[in-house]
Amino acid sequence: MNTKPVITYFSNFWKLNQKEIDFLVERADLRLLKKKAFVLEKGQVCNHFIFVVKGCLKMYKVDDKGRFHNLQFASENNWISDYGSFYNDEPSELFIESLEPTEIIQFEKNNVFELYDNHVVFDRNFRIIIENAFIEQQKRILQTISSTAEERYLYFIKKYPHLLNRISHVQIASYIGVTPEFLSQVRKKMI
Amino acid sequence: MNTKPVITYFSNFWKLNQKEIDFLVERADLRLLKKKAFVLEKGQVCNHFIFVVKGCLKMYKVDDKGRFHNLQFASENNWISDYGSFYNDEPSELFIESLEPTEIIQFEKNNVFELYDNHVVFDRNFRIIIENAFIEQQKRILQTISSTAEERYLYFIKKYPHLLNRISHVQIASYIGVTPEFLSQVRKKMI
DNA sequence: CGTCTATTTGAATGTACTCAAAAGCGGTGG
DNA sequence: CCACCGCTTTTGAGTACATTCAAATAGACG
Repeated sequence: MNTKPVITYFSNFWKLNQKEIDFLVERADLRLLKKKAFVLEKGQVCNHFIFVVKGCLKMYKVDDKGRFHNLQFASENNWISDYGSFYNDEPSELFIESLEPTEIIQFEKNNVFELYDNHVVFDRNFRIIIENAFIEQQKRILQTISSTAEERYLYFIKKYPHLLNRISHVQIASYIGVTPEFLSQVRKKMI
Repeated sequence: MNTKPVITYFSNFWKLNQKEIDFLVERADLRLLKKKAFVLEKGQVCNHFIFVVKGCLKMYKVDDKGRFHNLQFASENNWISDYGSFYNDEPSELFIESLEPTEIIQFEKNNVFELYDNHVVFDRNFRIIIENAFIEQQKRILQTISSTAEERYLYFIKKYPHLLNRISHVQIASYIGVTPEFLSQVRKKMI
């Protein structure tokens, strides 16, 4: 594969020596997705860590009433994966799907464990990645249990300004936990 | 300090050699808390990782209207900390307070970093701890944005059966994101 | 231009909150 | 042992927030 982009992307975030870079690049799979392509579907075990180079993915659940609930968006330089399914080898409840044509770097499960086992730096870097994701998630929980739809929408705008004009209000509504109709009302009242 | 309990607790969960155990024990502070004692208060920087040996802590936010929102309970063998405040040296928005007389093991921030830097095993173990916490949190978010109060209460019962008779419904209501009055209604209808 | 999707609007309904008050329960001191 | 206090839990009425369903309007794209 063309290793250039991988090296470039990762050396912006992680300090790696040449040996570590080589080890990483050998295990990285570059993949191009069309719009509305699935990276993970309900029932499959999530066998990859995914890094978004360009584009945008969403991870969501479909509940028993057929409603969609967005759990996470991942755009440029974000990681996404169903960690529960990945680590416990359980069928996922979730879908991961592209909202745009998207370019990702995938790491297959065995390769992830090889990274951990061969170079300490990966244990550390993935620890830090997940710590940051955890911190963000915690803020979201607090928000969800303590704020109104309007406040959650305002927070979304503040946190994801780069997504605002790229994704539909249907997607945003599904992320903040309201219906599109109600988000429309909220937006009307805000102006 | 009396190192016995620390060693016992940790070797149940982590595989450590003698050198690592010694290193850990030297950096562990055992602390006894009365009921309603604070481990962290809003405005302070969270400078510790906390492991609960016995008892129960809650972490919560007080919003601008004076309402309480429980983010996490930590009982026997659980870790708790405001990771955002810890890693970014920011004043915390949160309180951590004991719900019972509680016995904890604290790791001061510098010591945590020493653990990471001197023994690979700690980078890995804390990675795994936070990964599991992340997975749990993710389930909670999904739940919060897709379920009714009744479903959230049932899930709480299922997930924390050991806490049910130890903490008040006020605390549970604050965790699942409803008022105590409404939780009472829900429980009435359930029977 | 037509089709598909996204967004808005409105009315009726349901879910959860607020406020006030009553009832239950456990511990403590006399 | 009982009376009282503080806290938790319940009850009810009125209100606010958010959903459902149906339909109209607007935009995007081949």
